[in-house]
Amino acid sequence: MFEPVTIKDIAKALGLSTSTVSRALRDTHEISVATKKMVLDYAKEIGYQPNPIALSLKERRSKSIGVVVSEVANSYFSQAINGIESIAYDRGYHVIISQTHESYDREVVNVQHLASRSVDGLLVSLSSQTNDISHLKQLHDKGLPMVFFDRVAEEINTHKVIANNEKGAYEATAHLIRSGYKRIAHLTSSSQLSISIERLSGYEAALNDHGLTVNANYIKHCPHGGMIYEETESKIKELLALDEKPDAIFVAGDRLSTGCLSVFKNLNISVPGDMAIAGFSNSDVLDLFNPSLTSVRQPAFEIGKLATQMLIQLIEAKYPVEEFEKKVLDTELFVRHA
Amino acid sequence: MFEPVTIKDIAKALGLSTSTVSRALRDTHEISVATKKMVLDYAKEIGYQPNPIALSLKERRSKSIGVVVSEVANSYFSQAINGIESIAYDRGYHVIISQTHESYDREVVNVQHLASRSVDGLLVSLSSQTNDISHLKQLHDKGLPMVFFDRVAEEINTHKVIANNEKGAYEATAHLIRSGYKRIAHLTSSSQLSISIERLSGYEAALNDHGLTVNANYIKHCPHGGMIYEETESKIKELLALDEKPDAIFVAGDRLSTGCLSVFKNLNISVPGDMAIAGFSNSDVLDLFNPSLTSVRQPAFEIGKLATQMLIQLIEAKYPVEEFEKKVLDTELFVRHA
DNA sequence: AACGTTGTCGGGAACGATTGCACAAATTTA
DNA sequence: TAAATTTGTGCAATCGTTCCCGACAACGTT
Repeated sequence: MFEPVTIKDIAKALGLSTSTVSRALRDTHEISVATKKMVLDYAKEIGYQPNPIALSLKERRSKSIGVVVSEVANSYFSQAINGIESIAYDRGYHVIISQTHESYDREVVNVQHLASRSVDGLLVSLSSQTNDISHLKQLHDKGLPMVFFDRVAEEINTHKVIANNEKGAYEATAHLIRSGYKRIAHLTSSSQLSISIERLSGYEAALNDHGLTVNANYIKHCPHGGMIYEETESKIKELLALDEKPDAIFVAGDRLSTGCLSVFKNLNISVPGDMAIAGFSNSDVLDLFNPSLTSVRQPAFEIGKLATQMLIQLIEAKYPVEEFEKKVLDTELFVRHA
Repeated sequence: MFEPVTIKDIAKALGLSTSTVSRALRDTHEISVATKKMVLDYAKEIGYQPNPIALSLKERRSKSIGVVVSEVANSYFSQAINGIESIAYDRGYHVIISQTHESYDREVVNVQHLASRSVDGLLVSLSSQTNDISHLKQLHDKGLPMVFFDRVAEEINTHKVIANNEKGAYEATAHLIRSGYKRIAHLTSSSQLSISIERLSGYEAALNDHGLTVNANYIKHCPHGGMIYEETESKIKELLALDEKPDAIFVAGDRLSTGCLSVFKNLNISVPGDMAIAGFSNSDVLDLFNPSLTSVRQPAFEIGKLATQMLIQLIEAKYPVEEFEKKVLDTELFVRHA
């Protein structure tokens, strides 16, 4: 069943050699127009489709790029993926998506799998549990083109595309301060993630610039980045148990923001009455949330596009690229129920 | 750059033939333990990774399955994809996801692309704009294993996995009726989609069973399935312009449900005060919606798992399978702000 | 008439891995 | 001791495609 027609079948049927058929199909100049037409017509008639597997073997490239994200069920990533695809398909590249579900082990497995499937390059956003990046460094050292986006590994010298996390965090925190809140906590993902570091930095800068002090007790990390409800809940309860209970929280992640709202709803704590919240999120239904969430939105689609353009540039570079750049795109602050 | 080590390199380095190395790596009994150990050790030392492309060419299968959905940024599909992956990876299959964005043209392109990339089988949920399924029928006739889920093509004789859409729709509509609403409209996707037909049927059955008549003016189709805000808005305005304005709407899709809430919010129409809504949705943050939405939830993860199991069974079948089945899984009704 | 061009085309190796067959050496059996 | 069998390994074909070399016409040039 399912016998695809090959170049050999055409050659045999037409009494030609495979080389001639191949050349005719690729429209080489050294084939007569008559032969060319004959081959093309017959190929179309029997529905010839070139076998990309054979091509990949010969050319040693698969015309596909691997994407490593934590979850596709995350507005930020699904929008970034749309950006990635918009460029990739135009340039003739196939996109293979893999999810880490914020697990380091799954990240390692997925990366190995993609590499062994001969992807021509990798677009990576690290899992929240990833500390050791040797699985990526090893491939990068071997020459596999790689571009990081969102959660980047500073130790690997390659292109990076990120949002201006520090500025976004600054603006969100400053907004809370301007709204009159003084005890602003910070709920974030794993401490080693680049986005966590940058957002924490923006949060601290905003506090400092407005004459508020940074309270270490107000900063809580959720290593699973909001994937586990109980984790988020327990961190929030820790905040609520403090003597000087915070009156607002700046949340540093999409899943974390919605998780946060869920927790407060379940604890019957009124937002923003008892506790104000502002957070990073790319969800497009935030307006429907009760209460709606003041959010920092990242240009996810654009980030995906840019990262892909840079990756393809690396892949198709004639000579090894030595100069790498980090692109930083501005976020947008959406103030809701001001 | 990036020169992967092949079986030949091992053979040359060890003074063996490629066949011996190949057999040693696959742990055949006809290779002496000494040679086997030597090969294995050396392979590990230089980090040998078998080339799956070469394998695919020889075995004429890629150990990968293609998935065709409308959007990954849709809770139902992202959950289904998680179900698909959970089975596929266990069975050694790679998952390639493609999005149609509810466009027929993109569906055709994606399906062709997947087929030419030699996927071993296809998991398909049709786009809302798909009427003609000859692009799939042709591949199916050629012998490409295929399983439909969610939005199925009845004309193609193969396995299908769906939710009990009719029952789910019946329950949601009946719930609205029991809550006292009498003029219940129905907002749904393209009329030709299997899910639209089934949900419409459940809606009508609920009305009939409760002594209400079906009003054709109350049934509105959005061919883009909620992807285009203006389309949803105009359909809702049509409903609002009716002499006997509906007092409730049963919505038949995820994007459509949230789109619906957005429209009412923008029109300053109170839900459920002025208009009650119940709809299909798999979002896990529905509790945070304002107002929260009574929803019909599909077992998306389970549907993905089942469809994948059935597809792999088709792929690995020794003899052509002639008997196909349609699995129907129950939905769950979540009543909110009753 | 001998030679160089040009235009068309075929042969065969290569990409990396598997596998049926052949064949030598080692071992067992008659 | 000769024959038969087992054991371990190599050769070569194969998957579908491209591409480097040549082959061999039909020309035009000296």
